[in-house]
Amino acid sequence: MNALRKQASNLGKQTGLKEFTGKDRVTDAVRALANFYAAQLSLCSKQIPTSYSNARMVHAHMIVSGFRPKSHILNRLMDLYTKSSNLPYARQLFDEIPEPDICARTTFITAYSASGDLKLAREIFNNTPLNIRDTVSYNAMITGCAHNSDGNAAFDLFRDMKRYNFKPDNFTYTSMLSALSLIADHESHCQQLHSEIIKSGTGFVTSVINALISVYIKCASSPHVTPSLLMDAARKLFDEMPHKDEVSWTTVINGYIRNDDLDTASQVFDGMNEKLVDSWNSMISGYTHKGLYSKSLEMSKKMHLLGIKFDGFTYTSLLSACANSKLFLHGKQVHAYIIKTVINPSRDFLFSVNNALITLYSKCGKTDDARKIFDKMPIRDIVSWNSVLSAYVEAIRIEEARLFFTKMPEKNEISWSVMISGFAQNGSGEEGLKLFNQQRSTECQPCDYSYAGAIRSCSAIASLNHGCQLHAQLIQSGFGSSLSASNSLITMYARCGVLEDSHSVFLTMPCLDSVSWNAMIAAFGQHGHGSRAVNLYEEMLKENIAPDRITFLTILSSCSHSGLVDQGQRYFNSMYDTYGITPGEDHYGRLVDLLCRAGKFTEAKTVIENLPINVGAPVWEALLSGCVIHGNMELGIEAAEKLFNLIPSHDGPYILLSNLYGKSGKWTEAARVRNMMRSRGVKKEPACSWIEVDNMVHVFLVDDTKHPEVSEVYGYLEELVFKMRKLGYVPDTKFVLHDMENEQKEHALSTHSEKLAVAFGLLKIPAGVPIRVFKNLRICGDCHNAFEFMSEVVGREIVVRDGKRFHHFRNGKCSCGNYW
DNA sequence: GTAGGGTTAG
Repeated sequence: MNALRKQASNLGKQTGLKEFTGKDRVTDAVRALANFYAAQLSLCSKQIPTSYSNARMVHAHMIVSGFRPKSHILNRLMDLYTKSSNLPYARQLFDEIPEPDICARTTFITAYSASGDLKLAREIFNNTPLNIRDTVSYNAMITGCAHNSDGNAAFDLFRDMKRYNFKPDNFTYTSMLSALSLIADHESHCQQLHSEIIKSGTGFVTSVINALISVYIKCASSPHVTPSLLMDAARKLFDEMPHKDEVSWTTVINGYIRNDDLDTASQVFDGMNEKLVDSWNSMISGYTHKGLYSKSLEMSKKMHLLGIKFDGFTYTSLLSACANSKLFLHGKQVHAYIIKTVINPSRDFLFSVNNALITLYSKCGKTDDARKIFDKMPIRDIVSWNSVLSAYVEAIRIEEARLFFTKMPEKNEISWSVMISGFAQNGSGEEGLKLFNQQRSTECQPCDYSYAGAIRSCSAIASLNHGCQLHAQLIQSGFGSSLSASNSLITMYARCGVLEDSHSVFLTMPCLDSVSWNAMIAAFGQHGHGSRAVNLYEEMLKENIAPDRITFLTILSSCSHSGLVDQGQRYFNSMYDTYGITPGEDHYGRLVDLLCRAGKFTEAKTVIENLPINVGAPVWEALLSGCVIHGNMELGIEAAEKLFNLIPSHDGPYILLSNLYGKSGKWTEAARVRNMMRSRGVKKEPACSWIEVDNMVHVFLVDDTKHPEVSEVYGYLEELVFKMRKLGYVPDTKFVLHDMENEQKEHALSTHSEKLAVAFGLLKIPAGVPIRVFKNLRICGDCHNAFEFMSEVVGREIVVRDGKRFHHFRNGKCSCGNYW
């Protein structure tokens, strides 16, 4: 005791606090010490960057001084440890208490389950002798189970406590009601619990009614009930409540928002006499959630004008609205305001608001700024990590994403799915599938988003085999009706050439979103089924699904590839006039493509001259490829020059321009362009390309035999020429080889390209086995003709992948109709 | 020492 008194006195001298000095009575010294520690710990919770290590020091100090903390000190320490993810220290803290009373136990049960370690919480609870248990500790344990999604355990505990004669109280019932939605057949259990509550006499307690309302609203979202009936039941409870508190109001408001009834939500909100932050937050987050971003900004402005102080939830929802609507400047203003006004934010606040800031910067394309926010955060949670990961993925900085992913201290299903999708989006299908398999060997099993990523990986490499397997596994895992996975299946089947399978996925989906419609329209378009694409688009409009930017890109391509010029133009005009979407350079590119393919160069030029934005690469590229199709030399050269400046490292413009020259028989110029491409070090130069003019097939090769791809092609070519001649195909065709090293040198040798040759090789596949050609080279007009010819000669269907597009050749005709 | 609503990552 003397030591303790000395301790307090020393601390007093050190800190200069009077209350620690000159006290004679031991109890005062103990109390003073307790106060000192409490003050120190509350200081820790304000010093964000070092809170945990300081807490640790204070804790160590207590141990050395022999001080036995009471529950309020314990709570502060627990709070610091659990919030800084230092559960082991919390555990140590608990173990240091010689005989923890029921209050200490309850504190720890609550803390452990709040930090997600239900097992530890349960261990403490189970080790608590029955004679010291009470209703409160049962309540804490039940809440823990409910928060960690173990509804059945909560019900077991509930039965248990009644068996041992612990009387459930209003806390018990509120927790039980929140556990209700986690168990099967919760509608009938709800009835049972409701009557039990009434019998128990807690039926008039506000918190219990709040929980009941919440349960009825949750039930209203179940697929097999009539939502309006349950919403009415919830509303009746609400209307008849003797005393409504903040939670009652927000529960009902959020309930209406959840059931897409924003008008009623807003009416309830307006009916509130005193609107506090929470109810404003409900409205703001509701509008943000439903995509009505301008409404949430409007709400926040009103709130600000009324002088209601924003809290963490307000900022988070508001920033999310800015991020989703790409209102970067507004978001930045909010950020500045936070920096200016928030002096002493709690840690929870820092997590969510900073995470929302990361997302704001990331979605507005400021990836490095997003990373800076992350780096500045004193402590981060899994959401912070995932936000930065998806920032890299969204910016297609896949190597940084990969590195970041490996550095993550923990990964959840979102981390995995983001990384898998990142690979798929980057075209690294093999890597995506590899990672998916890796995830399967972890404890964190794939969710439907991971499946969607893996399926998209299959699309990237056109692997129908893996795609089908994943489809089967998806159904097995119970994710068969997942929206995102089904959407990716539509695209996967279409890109792998089986349009009808893609269509049947679309037709059997329980619900569709705009992505589903876009994917199916694109599938039809890519297969050359322009009219089916257009019909589906019209159907989408009839279903009152608003088309978005992607829809327009898709439908414009479909029209372009099927020669539906007028219709395409009409759709383009409706984009802004009817739907208020400002066309981007991609959309103008599609419009120019639509016109040029149809040979309408005058109209295309008019469009370009009157463009409200800078004429970008997509527009010039569309113009150039149109010029190649129609042999428009003058315009083509102009477009190519622009492209060389805009995208100097791309090979496309060079190849298109040399083909354009070749089409007019200007072989010297054609070869010059190819040499130019090489001397500028443009990558992806193909080993071989070709063009046919007046029964003459001109083949360009990188060099004669040095390139492995070329020598392989030669073999096919010789065989192909021989067979084709034998079959009587274009007997007058002369074959001219343009060697890059010695231009104009003629070889009476070869015919079409590698793709054609490979296709021919595949024709050796036995009858009955479908022929599919997966090559990532663009198909050209003459190649197309040859495939048509071959399908007739061999009497079989040949499916050829052309980038994202598929051609089905059958009986001398192609599914794409008048594509070429 | 225990509760009910509202947040951020795909």
